[in-house]
Amino acid sequence: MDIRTLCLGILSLGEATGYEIRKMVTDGSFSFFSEASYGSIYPALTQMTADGLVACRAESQTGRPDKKVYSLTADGRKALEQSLTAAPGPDRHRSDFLAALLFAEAVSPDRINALIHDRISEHDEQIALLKGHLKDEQGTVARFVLEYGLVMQEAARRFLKENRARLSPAPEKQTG
Amino acid sequence: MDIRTLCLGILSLGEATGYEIRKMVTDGSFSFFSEASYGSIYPALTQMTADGLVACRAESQTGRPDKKVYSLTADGRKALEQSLTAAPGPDRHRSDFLAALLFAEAVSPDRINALIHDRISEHDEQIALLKGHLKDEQGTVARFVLEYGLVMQEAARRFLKENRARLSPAPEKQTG
DNA sequence: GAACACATGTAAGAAGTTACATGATTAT
DNA sequence: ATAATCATGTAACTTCTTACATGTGTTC
Repeated sequence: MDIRTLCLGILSLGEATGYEIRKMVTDGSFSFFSEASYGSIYPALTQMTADGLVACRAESQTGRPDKKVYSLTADGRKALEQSLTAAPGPDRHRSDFLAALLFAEAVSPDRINALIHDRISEHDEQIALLKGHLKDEQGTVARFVLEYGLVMQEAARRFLKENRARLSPAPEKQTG
Repeated sequence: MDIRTLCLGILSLGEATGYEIRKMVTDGSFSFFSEASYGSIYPALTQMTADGLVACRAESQTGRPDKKVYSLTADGRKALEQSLTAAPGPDRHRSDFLAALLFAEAVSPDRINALIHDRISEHDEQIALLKGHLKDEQGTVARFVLEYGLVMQEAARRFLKENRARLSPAPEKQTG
């Protein structure tokens, strides 16, 4: 998902400033599946304003730069739809964790346990985060996505917990 | 995961040519979580050879460019270990599908069903692929990763199937 | 004989991150 | 007073993809 589509999508849920968009993708519900920096968000918004995909309303503030509140235009909505429906493709699970794990065997057996342990903690945190978000009233689709994320996290967590021993077998002191 | 680490990791499982590495990341088990093009793989291998992280053995062939078989050096193994254990971070599930779904509500209700349908088919394909790979004898960790992927796919699939109706409720013709 | 698999490599371009630049307000 | 939050923006850099360049062997 490129920055433009991401911004359009977020704006489709309501107007926002560049600063707010950034917060959503780094801390908010969006952090689950995306990331973006100021260096990409601001230029994208400027360009899309020029292209007529978003509208910009300036709010004056004392002692701060004008707050630029962006909202989706009809053209922007069309562009978003095109982006989302254009040849979806395989949607790979680009996960550093999976890759690291796959290669960890060749590196150091001790690390595997640590990696898995960290990942389980992360899953726990994300599960808590997602459950927190679910309390807020959200649109049907947003809820759906959060629950989907939750299901995946919980499945991953359970599997990791149940299968840890296979990777880092404890020294066989007490046998069955 | 950057290309260098990816190549080092793959070479940690056994020697390979650039061509073979590319096949692995596009078609093989690695396709589940990564992707890379010739334009990044070949320069990475050349550079890492200069850096002493990999060794290159040339195999002459008739009618074809020399086959360059790369293997990991001790330094390469160290570099790999550092990469994998250096500040793992949150490991976001950068998924276009999740993003698209989250924004789909604002675009067109009809699309949601299509998106989910496609995704379920994709999950089915990947589940079949992973189960196929599991038949081959693999290292413990490789098996673990494949099974982890399988668990996630199956959880996702089940959830999507069971909850589709919530997103695109059929016209209420026959009630109760 | 057309297309695909094998096999390597380069150059141009896209897309994004990091770090910088600015500056007031608020919390520790 | 030191750091964090609010608020926008630019320039340099990194990283990767796309498309090109080359050429044989094999399959349909």
